[in-house]
Amino acid sequence: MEQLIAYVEQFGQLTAAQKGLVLAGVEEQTIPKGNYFVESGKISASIGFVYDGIFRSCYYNKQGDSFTRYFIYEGRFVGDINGFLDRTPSSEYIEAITDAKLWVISREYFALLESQIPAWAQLLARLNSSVLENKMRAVSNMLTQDAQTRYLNFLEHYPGLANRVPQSMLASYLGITPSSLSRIRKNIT
Amino acid sequence: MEQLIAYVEQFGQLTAAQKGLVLAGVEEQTIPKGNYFVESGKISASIGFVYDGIFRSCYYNKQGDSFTRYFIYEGRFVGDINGFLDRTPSSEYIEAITDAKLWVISREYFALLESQIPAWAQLLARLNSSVLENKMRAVSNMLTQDAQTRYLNFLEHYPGLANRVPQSMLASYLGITPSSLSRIRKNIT
DNA sequence: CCTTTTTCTTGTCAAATGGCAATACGATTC
DNA sequence: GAATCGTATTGCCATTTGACAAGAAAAAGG
Repeated sequence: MEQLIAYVEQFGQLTAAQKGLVLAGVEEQTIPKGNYFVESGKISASIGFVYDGIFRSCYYNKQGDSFTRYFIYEGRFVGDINGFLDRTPSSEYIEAITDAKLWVISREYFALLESQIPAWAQLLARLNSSVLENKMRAVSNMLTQDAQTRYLNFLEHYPGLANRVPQSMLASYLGITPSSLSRIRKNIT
Repeated sequence: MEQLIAYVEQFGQLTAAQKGLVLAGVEEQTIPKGNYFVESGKISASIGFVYDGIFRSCYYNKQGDSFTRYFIYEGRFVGDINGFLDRTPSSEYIEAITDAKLWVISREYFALLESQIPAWAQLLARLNSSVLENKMRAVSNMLTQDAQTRYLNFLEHYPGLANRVPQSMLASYLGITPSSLSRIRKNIT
């Protein structure tokens, strides 16, 4: 679980006691492939830190087609942080696309951390906005690139991930059709 | 300045005294068209609330071409909130694309607000992450739409804005060339 | 091991978009 | 009002990408 602490500490220092407090509230959870950790319309009761497996954040159109907004892999937080904190329903789905294992923290324990660790709320705000800003920049950059460039950047930015996610999901993340992705892959080999 | 207060109060209630305190720290600033409110590499000393004019957040590639990430218009905050709070340099530019008028609050006064208004930091965190999430969702949706759909959605979502920004900037926001935008406009008239 | 199902690849064609250059339009300046 | 400058439009053609359908490969299930 040092990964979790190391990740959190990118956004603010914690004392040894505080780290212990955080870890004391962590519980393990397993999610089978195809299940959701967050569902649109529901209020999240916990957020998780992925230590094995891959998730994706996605949405559906009226025809039921799904589109991937981003992937969440080992060493990252997964969940609807804002809805989790404010008890508001999520507007998106987060789906396990492999069997996955998480360390989760409940909302109740989060409240405890907030009361015991003065800098906790600020740390979390920083973490959250850093993550959101990076996602936003990544997608925004993609908009001005052609499909092959987007794919190459994905390979570079997330080494190994392309081989662990279904190509249809990667395609919808890149904003192209599975056929196009297949042709691009063929091309650059 | 009631707009500013009304906007802020979407993310948390303030007492009359607290509103007064916020307003007491506001100063007016004018930025001529073509100038920057935020520059990449520099640390912002203030954030602003636009009450007249339009800004855009943009970045440049090695060839010097500029790309628009989003527009900021009347009734919205403008600035590099995270860099502003943490004294870290911005990674993007924010340019006035018309003559613009702002109400700005300095970092020093922000610190005062934080100390005087217990919920200020939380309110700000909510505001920030709501804004970021919306931007992120907007761009992410665009990635799976064709150019015309993106333009129509823009018209619907930001009525009137299309006529107030140069088409080259709107085109780069939409991820298309100015020629394509011109053809789309011709088509749907 | 074979069947079934899902995912991925490939072919063909049409549609969308970009690149480039010429022209038209509009605003400014003199 | 003429000249100038920046911006927007348009034409032409090449390229990219999508749609659809068929086939191949891989995974899942008995």
